[in-house]
Amino acid sequence: MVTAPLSPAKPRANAPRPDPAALLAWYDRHRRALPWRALPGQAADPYRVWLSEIMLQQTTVRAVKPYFERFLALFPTVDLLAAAPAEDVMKAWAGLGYYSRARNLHACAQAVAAEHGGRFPASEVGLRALPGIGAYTAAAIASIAFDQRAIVVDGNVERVVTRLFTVEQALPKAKPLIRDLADGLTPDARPGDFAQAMMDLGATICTPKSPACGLCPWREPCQARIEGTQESYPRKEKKSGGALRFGAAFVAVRDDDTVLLRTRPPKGLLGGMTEPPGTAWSTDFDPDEALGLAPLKADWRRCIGVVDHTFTHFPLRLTVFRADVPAETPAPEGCRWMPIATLDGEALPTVMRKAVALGLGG
DNA sequence: AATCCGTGGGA
DNA sequence: TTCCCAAGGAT
Repeated sequence: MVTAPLSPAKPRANAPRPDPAALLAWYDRHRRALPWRALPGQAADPYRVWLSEIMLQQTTVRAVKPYFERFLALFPTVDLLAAAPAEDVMKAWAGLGYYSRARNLHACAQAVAAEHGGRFPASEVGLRALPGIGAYTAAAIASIAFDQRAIVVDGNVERVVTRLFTVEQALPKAKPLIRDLADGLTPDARPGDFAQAMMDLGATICTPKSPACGLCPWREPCQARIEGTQESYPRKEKKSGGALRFGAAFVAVRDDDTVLLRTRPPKGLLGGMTEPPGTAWSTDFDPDEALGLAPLKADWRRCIGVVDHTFTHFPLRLTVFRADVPAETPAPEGCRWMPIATLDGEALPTVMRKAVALGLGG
């Protein structure tokens, strides 16, 4: 708990202190039904909570739902996930993004299986030591799955808290202050429900744009609403996007209806994922010089159009070349021929799926 | 501590 | 179109 009164960025002239009980009462009436969420009064399954929390990192509920269901069907328990081949995990994750999460997910499952007897640690410290589990996720699992008081601060909580207290400091510098303010709000009872209530509030009421303040259980104590400045919080430093990079991808199609693919290096961008052979990406790449970099000698034809894709930190434009080659053509070093019919099951990230699609279509 | 790391949807 | 955003973590 907070021992000394914290000084918010602004004095709160008229706002009363937000009451956790009011939020919990709102949650009891309006909580979202989610596949990984236990029904009221029922115990949460740590495996489901963990799996969902990893998937939900920087990812929307809508995007996660089908992946969550698929993972649960494919890997019903943490032990089965631990025993599964890494390749199967990457294939199941393909399209969700942030692929280091999938590698860490697998490593975490193996650690839980081997070092914890297949049960997740119940403490924040124990959870924090596992791969892919940081401060947020450890607090979320400890509170939601094990009913322990923990300070859960995600993007939703940051938005709710900065509005409640009109925190003027910009993210990410404001994180320590936000955490202290969240600490002051977190009750001893029902910590898991409180954490989920904060996130539901942020997701459905206290939204980034056009928040539904009229429906908010904390509309009275919210300083930003009083001042009418809700949408200006949280303050953020704006970051600049990277420069456009160019590259080429080579889609070789063999007469036996297979495509040439390879696996990217385990770390870094799209680490461990599948792709057609291609060039490095750079800001000054010239597509006219790409043919010298093709993976095999063939009659390469440039496909009409390009693949445009935007990563978190830079936009990419891929020129795609296609060649049709005889069925006996051997795969170059580090590459393999894979049936077109089974491409859906490959660990192709979205950008590479686009490239292959353009190559096959053009 | 600042960067890197995906993707799809909405305004 | 362009920008921002979504239950962050690792280095």
